[in-house]
Amino acid sequence: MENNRYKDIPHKTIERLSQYRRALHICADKGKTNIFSHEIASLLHITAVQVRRDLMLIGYSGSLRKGYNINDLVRLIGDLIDSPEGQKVAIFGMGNLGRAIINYFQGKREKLTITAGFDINPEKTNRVIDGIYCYPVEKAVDVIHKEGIKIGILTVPGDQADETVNIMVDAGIKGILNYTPTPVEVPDDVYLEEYNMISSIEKVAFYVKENKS
Amino acid sequence: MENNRYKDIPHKTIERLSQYRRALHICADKGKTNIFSHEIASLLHITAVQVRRDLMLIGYSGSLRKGYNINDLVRLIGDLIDSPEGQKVAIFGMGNLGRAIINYFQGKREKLTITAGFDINPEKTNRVIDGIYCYPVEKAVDVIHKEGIKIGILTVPGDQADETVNIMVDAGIKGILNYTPTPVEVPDDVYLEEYNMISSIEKVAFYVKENKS
DNA sequence: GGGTGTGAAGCCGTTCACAGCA
DNA sequence: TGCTGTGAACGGCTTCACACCC
Repeated sequence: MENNRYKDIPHKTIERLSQYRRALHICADKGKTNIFSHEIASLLHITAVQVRRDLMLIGYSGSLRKGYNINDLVRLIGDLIDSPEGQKVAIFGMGNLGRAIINYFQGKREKLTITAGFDINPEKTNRVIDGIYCYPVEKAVDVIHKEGIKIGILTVPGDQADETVNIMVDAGIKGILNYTPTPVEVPDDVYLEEYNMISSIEKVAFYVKENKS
Repeated sequence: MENNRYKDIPHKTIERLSQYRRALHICADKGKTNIFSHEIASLLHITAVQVRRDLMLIGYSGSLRKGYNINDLVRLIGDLIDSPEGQKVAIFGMGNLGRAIINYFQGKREKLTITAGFDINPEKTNRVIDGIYCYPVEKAVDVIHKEGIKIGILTVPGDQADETVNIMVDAGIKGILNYTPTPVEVPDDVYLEEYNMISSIEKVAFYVKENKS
Protein backbone atom coordinates (compact mmCIF):
# COMPACT_ATOMS: atom_id res chain seq x y z
CA MET A 1 0.00 0.00 0.00
CA GLU A 2 2.92 2.34 -0.39
CA ASN A 3 2.26 3.67 -3.86
CA ASN A 4 -0.90 5.12 -2.58
CA ARG A 5 -0.79 8.62 -3.87
CA TYR A 6 -4.56 8.56 -3.88
CA LYS A 7 -5.11 8.29 -0.18
CA ASP A 8 -4.24 11.94 0.26
CA ILE A 9 -6.83 13.22 -2.14
CA PRO A 10 -9.40 15.09 -0.07
CA HIS A 11 -12.79 13.50 0.31
CA LYS A 12 -14.40 16.54 -1.20
CA THR A 13 -12.29 16.28 -4.27
CA ILE A 14 -13.37 12.69 -4.74
CA GLU A 15 -16.98 13.79 -4.61
CA ARG A 16 -16.41 16.55 -7.09
CA LEU A 17 -14.53 14.30 -9.47
CA SER A 18 -17.57 12.10 -9.58
CA GLN A 19 -19.64 15.12 -10.46
CA TYR A 20 -17.15 16.35 -13.03
CA ARG A 21 -17.39 13.04 -14.76
CA ARG A 22 -21.12 13.19 -14.87
CA ALA A 23 -21.03 16.67 -16.35
CA LEU A 24 -18.34 15.66 -18.81
CA HIS A 25 -20.39 12.75 -20.05
CA ILE A 26 -23.24 15.11 -20.75
CA CYS A 27 -20.94 17.45 -22.63
CA ALA A 28 -19.46 14.58 -24.60
CA ASP A 29 -22.93 13.48 -25.59
CA LYS A 30 -23.48 16.93 -27.02
CA GLY A 31 -20.45 16.46 -29.21
CA LYS A 32 -18.01 18.58 -27.26
CA THR A 33 -14.46 17.26 -27.19
CA ASN A 34 -12.70 19.90 -25.12
CA ILE A 35 -13.66 21.98 -22.17
CA PHE A 36 -12.24 24.82 -20.07
CA SER A 37 -12.02 24.80 -16.33
CA HIS A 38 -14.43 27.68 -16.09
CA GLU A 39 -16.99 25.78 -18.12
CA ILE A 40 -16.89 22.80 -15.79
CA ALA A 41 -16.99 25.22 -12.89
CA SER A 42 -20.11 26.99 -14.01
CA LEU A 43 -21.89 23.70 -14.66
CA LEU A 44 -21.37 22.76 -11.04
CA HIS A 45 -21.54 26.24 -9.53
CA ILE A 46 -18.04 26.27 -8.23
CA THR A 47 -14.95 28.26 -9.15
CA ALA A 48 -12.58 27.54 -12.00
CA VAL A 49 -9.66 27.52 -9.58
CA GLN A 50 -11.36 24.78 -7.63
CA VAL A 51 -11.64 22.68 -10.75
CA ARG A 52 -8.01 23.22 -11.70
CA ARG A 53 -6.91 22.38 -8.18
CA ASP A 54 -8.79 19.12 -8.25
CA LEU A 55 -7.39 18.20 -11.63
CA MET A 56 -3.95 19.14 -10.44
CA LEU A 57 -4.32 16.67 -7.61
CA ILE A 58 -5.06 13.83 -9.97
CA GLY A 59 -2.19 14.88 -12.18
CA TYR A 60 -3.99 15.87 -15.32
CA SER A 61 -2.76 18.70 -17.47
CA GLY A 62 -4.91 20.33 -20.05
CA SER A 63 -3.73 22.03 -23.18
CA LEU A 64 -3.56 25.75 -22.93
CA ARG A 65 -5.26 26.48 -26.15
CA LYS A 66 -8.19 24.11 -25.91
CA GLY A 67 -8.63 23.42 -22.24
CA TYR A 68 -9.11 19.83 -21.18
CA ASN A 69 -9.79 16.90 -23.45
CA ILE A 70 -13.06 15.48 -22.28
CA ASN A 71 -12.37 11.87 -23.14
CA ASP A 72 -8.96 11.86 -21.54
CA LEU A 73 -10.31 13.44 -18.44
CA VAL A 74 -13.22 11.03 -18.14
CA ARG A 75 -10.83 8.16 -18.51
CA LEU A 76 -8.45 9.55 -15.93
CA ILE A 77 -11.20 10.11 -13.41
CA GLY A 78 -12.35 6.57 -14.05
CA ASP A 79 -8.84 5.26 -13.48
CA LEU A 80 -8.84 6.97 -10.15
CA ILE A 81 -12.26 6.34 -8.73
CA ASP A 82 -13.39 3.18 -10.46
CA SER A 83 -12.24 -0.25 -9.57
CA PRO A 84 -11.13 -1.93 -12.81
CA GLU A 85 -12.90 -5.20 -12.02
CA GLY A 86 -16.05 -3.40 -11.04
CA GLN A 87 -17.74 -3.32 -7.67
CA LYS A 88 -21.06 -4.65 -6.54
CA VAL A 89 -23.53 -2.86 -4.33
CA ALA A 90 -26.34 -4.20 -2.16
CA ILE A 91 -29.38 -2.30 -0.96
CA PHE A 92 -30.61 -3.08 2.52
CA GLY A 93 -34.22 -2.01 2.71
CA MET A 94 -36.23 -2.16 -0.49
CA GLY A 95 -38.72 0.49 0.54
CA ASN A 96 -39.24 3.76 -1.26
CA LEU A 97 -35.76 5.01 -0.57
CA GLY A 98 -34.02 1.86 -1.67
CA ARG A 99 -36.01 1.80 -4.85
CA ALA A 100 -35.40 5.50 -5.45
CA ILE A 101 -31.69 4.86 -5.32
CA ILE A 102 -31.97 1.96 -7.68
CA ASN A 103 -33.81 4.11 -10.17
CA TYR A 104 -31.46 7.06 -9.89
CA PHE A 105 -28.40 4.94 -10.04
CA GLN A 106 -28.74 1.68 -11.83
CA GLY A 107 -27.06 1.56 -15.21
CA LYS A 108 -25.45 4.97 -14.83
CA ARG A 109 -22.07 3.57 -13.88
CA GLU A 110 -20.24 0.93 -15.77
CA LYS A 111 -18.08 -0.20 -12.88
CA LEU A 112 -20.63 -0.06 -10.11
CA THR A 113 -23.65 -2.33 -10.11
CA ILE A 114 -26.47 -2.82 -7.71
CA THR A 115 -26.54 -6.58 -7.51
CA ALA A 116 -28.88 -7.49 -4.71
CA GLY A 117 -31.57 -6.11 -2.47
CA PHE A 118 -32.53 -7.28 1.00
CA ASP A 119 -35.67 -6.81 3.03
CA ILE A 120 -37.54 -8.41 5.88
CA ASN A 121 -40.99 -7.95 4.41
CA PRO A 122 -42.11 -11.27 2.90
CA GLU A 123 -44.17 -9.43 0.33
CA LYS A 124 -41.01 -7.97 -1.11
CA THR A 125 -38.62 -10.86 -0.82
CA ASN A 126 -37.84 -13.61 -3.32
CA ARG A 127 -38.80 -11.56 -6.28
CA VAL A 128 -37.49 -8.87 -8.57
CA ILE A 129 -38.20 -5.26 -7.65
CA ASP A 130 -37.28 -2.50 -10.04
CA GLY A 131 -34.91 -4.88 -11.73
CA ILE A 132 -33.13 -6.00 -8.57
CA TYR A 133 -33.65 -9.37 -6.94
CA CYS A 134 -34.78 -8.93 -3.36
CA TYR A 135 -33.61 -11.55 -0.89
CA PRO A 136 -34.75 -12.02 2.68
CA VAL A 137 -32.12 -10.63 5.07
CA GLU A 138 -31.39 -14.08 6.41
CA LYS A 139 -29.75 -14.81 3.08
CA ALA A 140 -27.47 -11.79 3.36
CA VAL A 141 -24.34 -13.60 4.50
CA ASP A 142 -24.64 -16.18 1.75
CA VAL A 143 -25.43 -13.81 -1.05
CA ILE A 144 -22.90 -11.16 -0.06
CA HIS A 145 -20.16 -13.74 0.12
CA LYS A 146 -21.09 -15.53 -3.05
CA GLU A 147 -21.36 -12.34 -5.07
CA GLY A 148 -18.38 -10.67 -3.44
CA ILE A 149 -20.36 -7.57 -2.58
CA LYS A 150 -18.39 -5.05 -0.57
CA ILE A 151 -20.65 -2.00 -0.60
CA GLY A 152 -23.98 -1.68 1.15
CA ILE A 153 -26.56 1.07 1.21
CA LEU A 154 -28.71 1.21 4.29
CA THR A 155 -32.26 2.33 3.66
CA VAL A 156 -34.24 0.48 6.29
CA PRO A 157 -36.46 2.29 8.81
CA GLY A 158 -34.44 4.02 11.53
CA ASP A 159 -35.25 1.54 14.25
CA GLN A 160 -33.79 -1.33 12.27
CA ALA A 161 -30.56 0.43 11.45
CA ASP A 162 -28.37 -1.10 14.14
CA GLU A 163 -29.32 -4.70 13.65
CA THR A 164 -29.10 -4.39 9.90
CA VAL A 165 -25.64 -2.88 10.09
CA ASN A 166 -24.50 -5.81 12.19
CA ILE A 167 -25.75 -8.17 9.54
CA MET A 168 -23.99 -6.18 6.84
CA VAL A 169 -20.70 -6.15 8.70
CA ASP A 170 -20.91 -9.84 9.52
CA ALA A 171 -21.60 -10.58 5.91
CA GLY A 172 -18.39 -8.86 4.87
CA ILE A 173 -19.55 -5.46 3.69
CA LYS A 174 -16.64 -2.99 3.79
CA GLY A 175 -18.34 0.28 2.93
CA ILE A 176 -21.69 1.47 4.20
CA LEU A 177 -23.76 4.43 3.17
CA ASN A 178 -26.27 5.03 5.93
CA TYR A 179 -29.38 6.95 4.88
CA THR A 180 -31.16 6.09 8.08
CA PRO A 181 -31.71 8.88 10.59
CA THR A 182 -29.93 6.68 13.14
CA PRO A 183 -26.15 6.93 13.50
CA VAL A 184 -24.60 3.48 13.54
CA GLU A 185 -21.42 1.87 14.74
CA VAL A 186 -18.99 -0.06 12.56
CA PRO A 187 -15.56 -1.64 13.03
CA ASP A 188 -12.51 0.34 11.98
CA ASP A 189 -12.01 -1.52 8.77
CA VAL A 190 -15.43 -0.60 7.45
CA TYR A 191 -15.82 2.75 5.75
CA LEU A 192 -18.96 4.51 6.92
CA GLU A 193 -20.68 7.47 5.39
CA GLU A 194 -23.81 8.82 7.02
CA TYR A 195 -26.29 11.18 5.52
CA ASN A 196 -29.20 12.45 7.50
CA MET A 197 -32.01 13.79 5.36
CA ILE A 198 -33.90 15.20 8.29
CA SER A 199 -30.94 17.33 9.33
CA SER A 200 -30.60 18.62 5.81
CA ILE A 201 -34.22 19.66 5.73
CA GLU A 202 -33.89 21.34 9.09
CA LYS A 203 -30.81 23.14 7.91
CA VAL A 204 -32.60 24.53 4.89
CA ALA A 205 -35.51 25.51 7.11
CA PHE A 206 -33.14 27.30 9.43
CA TYR A 207 -31.58 29.42 6.72
CA VAL A 208 -34.94 30.22 5.21
CA LYS A 209 -36.18 31.36 8.58
CA GLU A 210 -33.10 33.51 9.15
CA ASN A 211 -33.45 35.10 5.76
CA LYS A 212 -36.78 36.65 6.25
CA SER A 213 -34.95 39.68 7.69
CA MET B 1 -31.51 42.19 11.25
CA GLU B 2 -28.93 43.45 13.70
CA ASN B 3 -29.62 41.17 16.65
CA ASN B 4 -28.67 38.28 14.50
CA ARG B 5 -26.27 36.41 16.66
CA TYR B 6 -27.36 33.27 14.89
CA LYS B 7 -26.06 34.10 11.46
CA ASP B 8 -22.54 33.38 12.57
CA ILE B 9 -23.24 29.88 13.73
CA PRO B 10 -21.41 27.57 11.33
CA HIS B 11 -23.50 25.52 8.94
CA LYS B 12 -22.02 22.38 10.32
CA THR B 13 -23.05 23.28 13.82
CA ILE B 14 -26.62 23.77 12.66
CA GLU B 15 -26.62 20.29 11.19
CA ARG B 16 -25.21 18.78 14.33
CA LEU B 17 -27.67 20.58 16.55
CA SER B 18 -30.44 18.96 14.61
CA GLN B 19 -28.81 15.61 15.23
CA TYR B 20 -28.20 16.33 18.90
CA ARG B 21 -31.86 17.03 19.29
CA ARG B 22 -32.83 13.81 17.71
CA ALA B 23 -30.46 11.87 19.93
CA LEU B 24 -31.68 13.78 22.98
CA HIS B 25 -35.26 12.93 22.21
CA ILE B 26 -34.34 9.28 22.13
CA CYS B 27 -32.54 9.56 25.45
CA ALA B 28 -35.44 11.42 26.98
CA ASP B 29 -37.78 8.66 25.86
CA LYS B 30 -35.59 6.24 27.76
CA GLY B 31 -36.14 8.25 30.90
CA LYS B 32 -32.81 10.01 31.00
CA THR B 33 -32.94 13.60 32.23
CA ASN B 34 -29.29 14.59 32.06
CA ILE B 35 -26.46 13.83 29.73
CA PHE B 36 -22.71 14.46 29.46
CA SER B 37 -21.03 15.89 26.42
CA HIS B 38 -19.10 12.68 25.88
CA GLU B 39 -22.33 10.70 25.84
CA ILE B 40 -23.81 12.85 23.11
CA ALA B 41 -20.50 12.66 21.33
CA SER B 42 -20.32 8.90 21.27
CA LEU B 43 -23.90 8.62 20.07
CA LEU B 44 -22.98 10.65 17.00
CA HIS B 45 -19.40 9.47 16.60
CA ILE B 46 -17.83 12.82 17.22
CA THR B 47 -15.70 14.26 20.00
CA ALA B 48 -16.91 15.65 23.31
CA VAL B 49 -15.08 18.90 22.67
CA GLN B 50 -17.01 19.30 19.47
CA VAL B 51 -20.26 18.95 21.35
CA ARG B 52 -19.25 21.45 24.00
CA ARG B 53 -18.14 23.91 21.35
CA ASP B 54 -21.45 23.71 19.60
CA LEU B 55 -23.36 24.18 22.82
CA MET B 56 -21.11 27.07 23.72
CA LEU B 57 -22.07 28.74 20.46
CA ILE B 58 -25.73 28.57 21.28
CA GLY B 59 -25.02 29.82 24.79
CA TYR B 60 -26.04 26.84 26.84
CA SER B 61 -24.24 25.93 30.01
CA GLY B 62 -24.57 22.57 31.64
CA SER B 63 -24.22 21.83 35.28
CA LEU B 64 -20.88 20.44 36.23
CA ARG B 65 -22.14 17.63 38.30
CA LYS B 66 -24.82 16.26 36.03
CA GLY B 67 -23.89 17.42 32.56
CA TYR B 68 -26.62 18.92 30.44
CA ASN B 69 -30.30 18.90 31.20
CA ILE B 70 -31.91 17.16 28.27
CA ASN B 71 -35.19 19.02 28.32
CA ASP B 72 -33.55 22.42 28.58
CA LEU B 73 -31.20 21.60 25.79
CA VAL B 74 -33.91 20.30 23.51
CA ARG B 75 -35.88 23.45 24.13
CA LEU B 76 -32.90 25.68 23.46
CA ILE B 77 -32.06 23.94 20.22
CA GLY B 78 -35.68 24.32 19.22
CA ASP B 79 -35.58 28.04 20.00
CA LEU B 80 -32.65 28.34 17.69
CA ILE B 81 -33.49 26.21 14.72
CA ASP B 82 -37.26 26.08 14.73
CA SER B 83 -39.45 28.86 13.52
CA PRO B 84 -42.01 29.54 16.26
CA GLU B 85 -44.92 29.76 13.82
CA GLY B 86 -43.84 26.61 12.06
CA GLN B 87 -42.75 26.21 8.46
CA LYS B 88 -44.31 24.35 5.60
CA VAL B 89 -42.51 22.15 3.14
CA ALA B 90 -43.47 21.03 -0.36
CA ILE B 91 -42.19 17.99 -2.19
CA PHE B 92 -41.62 18.34 -5.92
CA GLY B 93 -41.68 14.89 -7.42
CA MET B 94 -43.83 12.29 -5.69
CA GLY B 95 -41.83 9.32 -6.92
CA ASN B 96 -40.05 6.86 -4.67
CA LEU B 97 -37.68 9.45 -3.31
CA GLY B 98 -40.32 12.00 -2.52
CA ARG B 99 -42.39 9.39 -0.76
CA ALA B 100 -39.38 8.06 1.11
CA ILE B 101 -38.77 11.52 2.50
CA ILE B 102 -42.38 11.87 3.50
CA ASN B 103 -42.22 8.61 5.38
CA TYR B 104 -38.92 9.34 7.10
CA PHE B 105 -39.88 12.84 7.98
CA GLN B 106 -43.54 13.46 8.40
CA GLY B 107 -44.68 13.87 11.97
CA LYS B 108 -41.16 13.83 13.37
CA ARG B 109 -40.94 17.58 13.69
CA GLU B 110 -43.49 19.73 15.36
CA LYS B 111 -42.56 22.93 13.59
CA LEU B 112 -41.91 21.57 10.14
CA THR B 113 -44.70 20.04 8.10
CA ILE B 114 -44.83 18.63 4.64
CA THR B 115 -47.94 20.32 3.34
CA ALA B 116 -48.13 19.60 -0.36
CA GLY B 117 -46.72 17.40 -3.06
CA PHE B 118 -46.42 18.16 -6.76
CA ASP B 119 -46.01 15.92 -9.75
CA ILE B 120 -46.62 15.91 -13.48
CA ASN B 121 -47.87 12.36 -13.69
CA PRO B 122 -51.68 12.45 -13.93
CA GLU B 123 -51.86 9.11 -12.15
CA LYS B 124 -50.39 10.70 -9.08
CA THR B 125 -52.01 14.08 -9.06
CA ASN B 126 -55.23 15.22 -7.42
CA ARG B 127 -55.13 12.59 -4.79
CA VAL B 128 -53.52 11.80 -1.47
CA ILE B 129 -50.25 9.86 -1.51
CA ASP B 130 -48.75 8.68 1.74
CA GLY B 131 -50.84 11.23 3.54
CA ILE B 132 -49.84 14.19 1.38
CA TYR B 133 -52.09 15.74 -1.23
CA CYS B 134 -50.43 15.69 -4.61
CA TYR B 135 -51.20 18.59 -6.93
CA PRO B 136 -50.29 18.92 -10.58
CA VAL B 137 -47.28 21.22 -10.97
CA GLU B 138 -49.38 23.80 -12.76
CA LYS B 139 -51.02 24.49 -9.45
CA ALA B 140 -47.70 25.15 -7.74
CA VAL B 141 -47.80 28.94 -7.81
CA ASP B 142 -51.32 29.01 -6.39
CA VAL B 143 -50.80 26.44 -3.70
CA ILE B 144 -47.39 27.68 -2.59
CA HIS B 145 -48.72 31.20 -2.26
CA LYS B 146 -51.92 30.26 -0.56
CA GLU B 147 -50.22 27.98 1.95
CA GLY B 148 -47.24 30.25 2.45
CA ILE B 149 -44.79 27.44 1.74
CA LYS B 150 -41.18 28.58 1.66
CA ILE B 151 -39.27 25.30 1.58
CA GLY B 152 -39.16 22.88 -1.32
CA ILE B 153 -37.56 19.50 -1.75
CA LEU B 154 -36.66 18.55 -5.27
CA THR B 155 -37.03 14.87 -6.03
CA VAL B 156 -37.96 14.82 -9.70
CA PRO B 157 -35.93 12.91 -12.29
CA GLY B 158 -32.67 14.65 -13.15
CA ASP B 159 -33.76 15.89 -16.52
CA GLN B 160 -36.65 17.82 -15.04
CA ALA B 161 -34.61 19.51 -12.35
CA ASP B 162 -34.05 22.85 -14.06
CA GLU B 163 -37.59 23.51 -15.15
CA THR B 164 -38.96 22.43 -11.80
CA VAL B 165 -36.60 24.72 -9.93
CA ASN B 166 -37.79 27.62 -12.04
CA ILE B 167 -41.34 26.83 -11.07
CA MET B 168 -40.38 26.61 -7.41
CA VAL B 169 -38.58 29.92 -7.46
CA ASP B 170 -41.36 31.65 -9.34
CA ALA B 171 -43.83 30.31 -6.84
CA GLY B 172 -41.93 31.94 -4.01
CA ILE B 173 -39.93 29.08 -2.52
CA LYS B 174 -36.96 30.45 -0.57
CA GLY B 175 -35.09 27.30 0.35
CA ILE B 176 -34.46 24.33 -1.91
CA LEU B 177 -33.03 20.94 -1.13
CA ASN B 178 -31.99 19.37 -4.40
CA TYR B 179 -31.76 15.59 -4.40
CA THR B 180 -31.54 15.44 -8.14
CA PRO B 181 -28.21 14.46 -9.70
CA THR B 182 -28.40 17.72 -11.68
CA PRO B 183 -26.93 20.90 -10.18
CA VAL B 184 -29.36 23.78 -10.50
CA GLU B 185 -29.27 27.55 -10.53
CA VAL B 186 -31.19 29.79 -8.14
CA PRO B 187 -31.33 33.54 -7.42
CA ASP B 188 -29.26 34.93 -4.57
CA ASP B 189 -32.15 35.19 -2.18
CA VAL B 190 -32.94 31.50 -2.38
CA TYR B 191 -31.01 29.15 -0.15
CA LEU B 192 -29.89 26.09 -2.03
CA GLU B 193 -28.57 22.82 -0.68
CA GLU B 194 -27.61 20.08 -3.08
CA TYR B 195 -27.01 16.47 -2.30
CA ASN B 196 -25.90 14.02 -4.91
CA MET B 197 -26.56 10.41 -3.98
CA ILE B 198 -24.60 9.04 -6.88
CA SER B 199 -21.47 10.89 -5.80
CA SER B 200 -21.88 9.57 -2.29
CA ILE B 201 -22.09 6.02 -3.53
CA GLU B 202 -19.04 6.53 -5.70
CA LYS B 203 -17.19 7.99 -2.78
CA VAL B 204 -17.91 4.98 -0.62
CA ALA B 205 -16.90 2.73 -3.49
CA PHE B 206 -13.65 4.64 -3.82
CA TYR B 207 -12.68 4.22 -0.20
CA VAL B 208 -13.63 0.57 -0.21
CA LYS B 209 -11.47 0.01 -3.25
CA GLU B 210 -8.53 1.85 -1.69
CA ASN B 211 -8.85 -0.16 1.48
CA LYS B 212 -8.22 -3.51 0.04
CA SER B 213 -4.51 -2.81 0.49
C1' DG C 1 -11.36 12.84 39.58
C1' DG C 2 -14.30 13.70 36.18
C1' DG C 3 -16.79 16.84 34.29
C1' DT C 4 -17.37 21.86 31.75
C1' DG C 5 -15.83 26.20 29.14
C1' DT C 6 -12.58 28.31 26.17
C1' DG C 7 -8.17 30.73 24.27
C1' DA C 8 -4.86 29.22 21.19
C1' DA C 9 -3.04 26.22 17.89
C1' DG C 10 -3.56 23.29 14.05
C1' DC C 11 -5.54 21.52 9.95
C1' DC C 12 -7.77 21.36 5.72
C1' DG C 13 -9.94 23.13 1.88
C1' DT C 14 -10.71 27.31 -0.82
C1' DT C 15 -9.39 31.50 -2.91
C1' DC C 16 -5.97 35.01 -4.33
C1' DA C 17 -2.57 36.47 -7.14
C1' DC C 18 0.43 35.79 -10.46
C1' DA C 19 3.90 33.39 -13.48
C1' DG C 20 4.01 30.94 -17.76
C1' DC C 21 2.51 29.68 -22.12
C1' DA C 22 0.34 29.54 -26.92
C1' DT D 1 -5.30 37.93 -24.54
C1' DG D 2 -7.13 34.14 -22.21
C1' DC D 3 -6.19 30.16 -20.46
C1' DT D 4 -3.54 26.76 -17.13
C1' DG D 5 -0.81 25.60 -12.96
C1' DT D 6 0.54 26.74 -8.40
C1' DG D 7 2.83 29.06 -4.13
C1' DA D 8 0.99 31.66 -0.62
C1' DA D 9 -2.61 33.74 2.04
C1' DC D 10 -6.95 33.13 4.01
C1' DG D 11 -10.88 31.35 6.62
C1' DG D 12 -13.56 28.18 8.95
C1' DC D 13 -13.88 24.16 11.69
C1' DT D 14 -11.72 20.95 14.88
C1' DT D 15 -8.61 19.68 18.36
C1' DC D 16 -5.34 20.71 22.08
C1' DA D 17 -4.41 22.11 26.38
C1' DC D 18 -5.61 23.87 30.38
C1' DA D 19 -8.19 26.70 33.93
C1' DC D 20 -12.05 26.08 36.70
C1' DC D 21 -15.48 23.80 39.52
C1' DC D 22 -18.15 20.34 42.47
